[in-house]
Amino acid sequence: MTESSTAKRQILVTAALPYANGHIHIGHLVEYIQTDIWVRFQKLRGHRCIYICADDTHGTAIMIRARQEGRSEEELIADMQQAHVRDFAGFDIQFDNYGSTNSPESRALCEEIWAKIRAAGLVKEKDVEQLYDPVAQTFLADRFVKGTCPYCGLTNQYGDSCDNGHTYRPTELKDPVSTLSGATPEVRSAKHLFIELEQLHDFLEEWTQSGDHLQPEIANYLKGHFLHEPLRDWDVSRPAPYFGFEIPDFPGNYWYVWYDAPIGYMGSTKQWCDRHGENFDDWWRNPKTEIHHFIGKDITYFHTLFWPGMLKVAGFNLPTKVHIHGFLTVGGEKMSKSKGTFILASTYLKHLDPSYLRYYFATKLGPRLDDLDLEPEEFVTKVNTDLVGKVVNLASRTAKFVESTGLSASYPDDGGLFAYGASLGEEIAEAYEACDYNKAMRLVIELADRANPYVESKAPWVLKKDPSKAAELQDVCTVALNLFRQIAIYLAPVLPRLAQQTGELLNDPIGPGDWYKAYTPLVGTPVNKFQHMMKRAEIGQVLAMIEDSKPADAAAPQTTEKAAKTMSEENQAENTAPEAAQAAGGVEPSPYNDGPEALEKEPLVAEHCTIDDFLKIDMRVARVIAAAHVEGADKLLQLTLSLGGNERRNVFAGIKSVYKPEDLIGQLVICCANLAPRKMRFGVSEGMVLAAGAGGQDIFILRPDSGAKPGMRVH
RNA sequence: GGGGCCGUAGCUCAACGGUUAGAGCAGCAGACUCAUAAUCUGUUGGUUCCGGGUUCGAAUCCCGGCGGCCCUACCA
Repeated sequence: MTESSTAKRQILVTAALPYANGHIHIGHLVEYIQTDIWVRFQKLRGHRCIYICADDTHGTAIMIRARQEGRSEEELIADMQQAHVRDFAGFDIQFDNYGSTNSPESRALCEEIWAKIRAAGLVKEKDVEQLYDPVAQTFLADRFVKGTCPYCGLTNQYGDSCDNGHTYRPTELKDPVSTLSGATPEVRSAKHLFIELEQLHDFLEEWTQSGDHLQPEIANYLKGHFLHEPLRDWDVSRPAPYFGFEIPDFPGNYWYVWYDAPIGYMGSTKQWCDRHGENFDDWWRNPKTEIHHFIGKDITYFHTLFWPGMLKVAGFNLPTKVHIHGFLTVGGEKMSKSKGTFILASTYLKHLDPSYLRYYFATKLGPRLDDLDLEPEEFVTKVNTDLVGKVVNLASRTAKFVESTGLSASYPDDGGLFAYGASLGEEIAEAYEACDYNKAMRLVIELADRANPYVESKAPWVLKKDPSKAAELQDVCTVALNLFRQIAIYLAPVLPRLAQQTGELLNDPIGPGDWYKAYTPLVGTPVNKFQHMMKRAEIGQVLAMIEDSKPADAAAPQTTEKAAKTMSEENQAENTAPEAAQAAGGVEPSPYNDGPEALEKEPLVAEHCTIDDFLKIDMRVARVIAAAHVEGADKLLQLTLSLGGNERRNVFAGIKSVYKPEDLIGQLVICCANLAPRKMRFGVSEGMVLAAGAGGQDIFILRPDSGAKPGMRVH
């Protein structure tokens, strides 16, 4: 066993805390598997490394759910934690401690850090207006209020946005009703505590932009989105009732869930330390300890600004690195409950081997934060070809020939195959270290691609028939099994079960620190009877899993796909104009002396479109039945178009520079009625009013000749 | 509109600025029968999105287009 030349590192690793309000699904698993692989890799290399996680238990959502289920929050989160732990274990995700943010350890740390933040003068008090339910006696989060959208009048809408995509504050909602009690909420003002993050601006600028703490695109993102201007104050308190920790020096108020969630990393570490007789400060206040957070891109903000800020002020270690990954898509699309691609961890386990998913994710994960796609066909092919066909096959085709003899006493000449595999070890290790699992998997599979031809060329099944070649047979199998073992060690972070089985087969376990066993062949040990290590995956199992994930009431209300956003409304109008002009225009010499200026401004460059293309655009006569200025917008008018009957379209048009609302009301226009709805700053625009001109003062709305009726199609 | 990432074989992806751009899968033609219809050999397939530039040399660096994805938004 050669020892690593690099010094032993001490590494604390966390994955984001799953919320105690829902079950683990395969999207979550990207992160926990990615992190688990990294931790197992570090352990295999002989470093001291602990994997810390916990349930995120606080907040209004938990409180409400507990009330609805008629039990205490503590019962609810205990049950959910049990389910989470079971799901993770099913995927061989091995935490060193799995705690809860609702623990005494967490509370103590929240208080300790809070005192430091107070002492640093970062806390200030401000009034905040919120809706309050006088019956349920609680402030209402956006999702617990329903009412009428102040923009489009749609009823029965949530407090933050309506189904038409208008966004607003809950206090703007008309006829608001609490979903908890049915009472009419009142607007109440309450004092909240804020952390003045701006005081830490220089520190955060320095920390995010230097060193290797963040992926470069994240550092750029933070600079462009937040650090270019003063950082906003962060509201960290919530008035009672709230499920969380009461703020000691602000009675009746609780820390907001995102204040105590990351502290949960520490609380969970503390539990681990107490169980193992370790010193907490050795992990969180020791500059020699590395701290690595693995998170999804959705919570970047909290982990790269608030959290380092809190740690800095409180005098703890700063994160060595925040590793941020993208989201999971299935078959190229967002996970969807109605399509059965919103797959729970527990559902997966009913149908498929967790090793498949661990390996498949590994082949898809790189160091960047691209989304990764689960493609069922590819999933099955990869698992079967790589793992069963190439890797496991090495053992299954040779092990039984040496069951009686064991491995040769000295390692035979293999033409340099094992040495080559050993020489790749550090490169594979670097790929793991950099979270470039995709590359690591490629390198490992290449080894299997070299090993199988070796077996083929030596044909042990032929040697077996000739008793005089028994020694050669043993040598060939010794080589094959050593090449297999080398691969199994390299794959151990991804496939711990395979490593375990390999250890049992060859009577030499693969455990922490054993990476370097891949550099020295194993000889002279007995070989146990070969047992199947991994079954082939069947596409039918995957399809059954997807079917099983569809909602039981599968009349399948099609989830509305988000419209692909491309260009702004204004720009779309510009870009479509030449097409419209071309469709309508002739080429005959004109007696009207029209100049070429318009064409020069917008040349005829659009490609030909087919009649089918043209027919895709459903243009209709429409009547403007309402028109209004949009508050805060200086180019847009909001129009309500009637296509006759009850058919309406809400359209934002960039025509304010030329038209006044009162000029338009009652007028007929032409609109594109099947333009994909597009979410804008002020709401969803559901169509487009056709107009000529390049914009600015050059805007001329198209109007049908008299006699046209709303709803008529334009051909 | 602004910002970011990306564009290489039918698909998934490789390729420190340096041979003739490579693998796997799929396809085609064979071989083998130890192994879970596994494996092996051979083979088809490329204007590296387009156009310029820098360089002895560009898939790679720079500029400009086009296309895709993501973020953000009449606030960068």
